[in-house]
Amino acid sequence: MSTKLPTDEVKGLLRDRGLRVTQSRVAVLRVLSASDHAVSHTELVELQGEDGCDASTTFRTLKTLVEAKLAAVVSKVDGIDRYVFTKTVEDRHEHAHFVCDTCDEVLCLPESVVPAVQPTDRWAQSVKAAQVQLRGECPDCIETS
Amino acid sequence: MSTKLPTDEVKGLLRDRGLRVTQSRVAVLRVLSASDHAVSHTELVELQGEDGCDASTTFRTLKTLVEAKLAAVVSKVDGIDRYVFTKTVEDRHEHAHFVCDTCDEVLCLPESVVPAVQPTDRWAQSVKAAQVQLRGECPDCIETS
DNA sequence: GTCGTATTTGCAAGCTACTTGCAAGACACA
DNA sequence: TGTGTCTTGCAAGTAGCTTGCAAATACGAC
Repeated sequence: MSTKLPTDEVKGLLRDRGLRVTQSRVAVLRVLSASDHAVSHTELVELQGEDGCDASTTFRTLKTLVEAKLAAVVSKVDGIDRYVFTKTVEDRHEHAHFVCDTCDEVLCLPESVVPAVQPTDRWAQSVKAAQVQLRGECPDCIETS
Repeated sequence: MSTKLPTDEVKGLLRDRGLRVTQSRVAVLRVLSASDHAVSHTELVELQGEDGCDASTTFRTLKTLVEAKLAAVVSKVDGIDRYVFTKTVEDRHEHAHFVCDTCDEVLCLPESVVPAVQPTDRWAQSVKAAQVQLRGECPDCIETS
């Protein structure tokens, strides 16, 4: 967990995208910016605690932030969307993720996992642009089992 | 959509696994055996129509069949489990699947998509055993868009 | 065939993730 | 500061899935 972005910087980011600066947006962005892994809606609400906004508002805020490209959905496993803060293009997590069936964590794979499909194949275009996700047991869980 | 397995063959498969032969199990297995793609619970209920069993029974039946290795979950995208009939080991779909964001279909990738991870990496074991899933826009949807 | 018991089923209720409608409140621009 | 538009909170609703429990069913023993 790194440190949260300063409120002023977050406000600037929102304004740059033509979005209104609201309590909910600032709070969500700051929590996302401080997290070192993909955060689910539930987690976000927990992290915000008492001062958090309504759950439906948080859902709408996340949607808005994704549309504005300030956040991205990097995982949609088991019906739970997980979000990351995307200040820069590199933050958009366009690499493979690993979902652990044991600890439920969504982890970034340490190196690019490139599906081996022939470029002539009609699938080539689809696969190239696809979000790659693997699920199984992560190294930590294998070790402790 | 291929043809359903004969009722007697399905009954035999159930008995081989020490499972009781029930209307629900026979019906679900026959529908799965006739489908050329991964079927969700909702789809199964629709395919069975009027004579289908209760939704909760169908859920329990699917779970039982997976435990008995007569079916397998090949996709868990968006919180929707999708099942295939696994008469033989090859049917277990231990290859990559592609989930189309446009048509929602879960498709088998035509050739093995092998993630490129060094065998020395601590991730090697996890990745080797993992279920690989890609999501994006399938070739058909790209063509028609 | 029929009996008894363990397994299954159907129904109802509940859970989580997420969506929607609407009135009230907050933001931003003049 | 006022005004119009956007956002929020609340409540209700949806989909996928689970659970508890009483009634129904499968199947081996007789």
